[in-house]
Amino acid sequence: MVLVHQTNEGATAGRVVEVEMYRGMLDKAAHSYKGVPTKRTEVMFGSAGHAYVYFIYGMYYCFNVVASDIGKPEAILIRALEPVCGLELMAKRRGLSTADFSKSSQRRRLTSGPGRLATAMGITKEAYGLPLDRPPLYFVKEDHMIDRSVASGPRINIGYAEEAQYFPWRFWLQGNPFVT
DNA sequence: TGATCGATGCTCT
DNA sequence: GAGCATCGATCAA
Repeated sequence: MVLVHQTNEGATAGRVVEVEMYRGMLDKAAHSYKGVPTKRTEVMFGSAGHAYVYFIYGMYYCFNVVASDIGKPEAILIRALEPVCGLELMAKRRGLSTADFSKSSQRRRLTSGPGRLATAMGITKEAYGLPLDRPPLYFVKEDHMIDRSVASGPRINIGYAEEAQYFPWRFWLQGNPFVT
């Protein structure tokens, strides 16, 4: 899927290439593990297809998609995008120069990483709870179905989660250069 | 290329 | 008051 965000600064879009799943009460790494909604996590207890956005490390937002039934607080963290549209606006938001975007090593710095992609796409707490099937923030299918190989492995930076830290619940498009 | 560390403020206990 | 689903600067090699 391609994530699109329309703002008064302009539009940006990126193809999802890496995600992690957080499985609520089954998963010690999930913010919703305890099964009790808080002001931060309440949207995860609602219906699928809405945005769960949280602020982390005092500086960054992370963008998730609520992914299960009402009362089942599961979500998908989007960890990396491949930039599709609005690269100049992404660079501006990220404080990067567009001078050297012929190199993929420079383009990677736009949207490879959950904090980076939220900044590049202009996603903040204002997007909390938005439905993701309509503007301004929404997913669309790719124009062409492309045969892709999906790899999986442990999630990143959840060492506190005991046995759950080893669950292979991170997924990425094998070989895609925008994966973290 | 990889390891280490500081920034920075919200969230929950 | 402690910890955090991160990132970028810096240093060593």
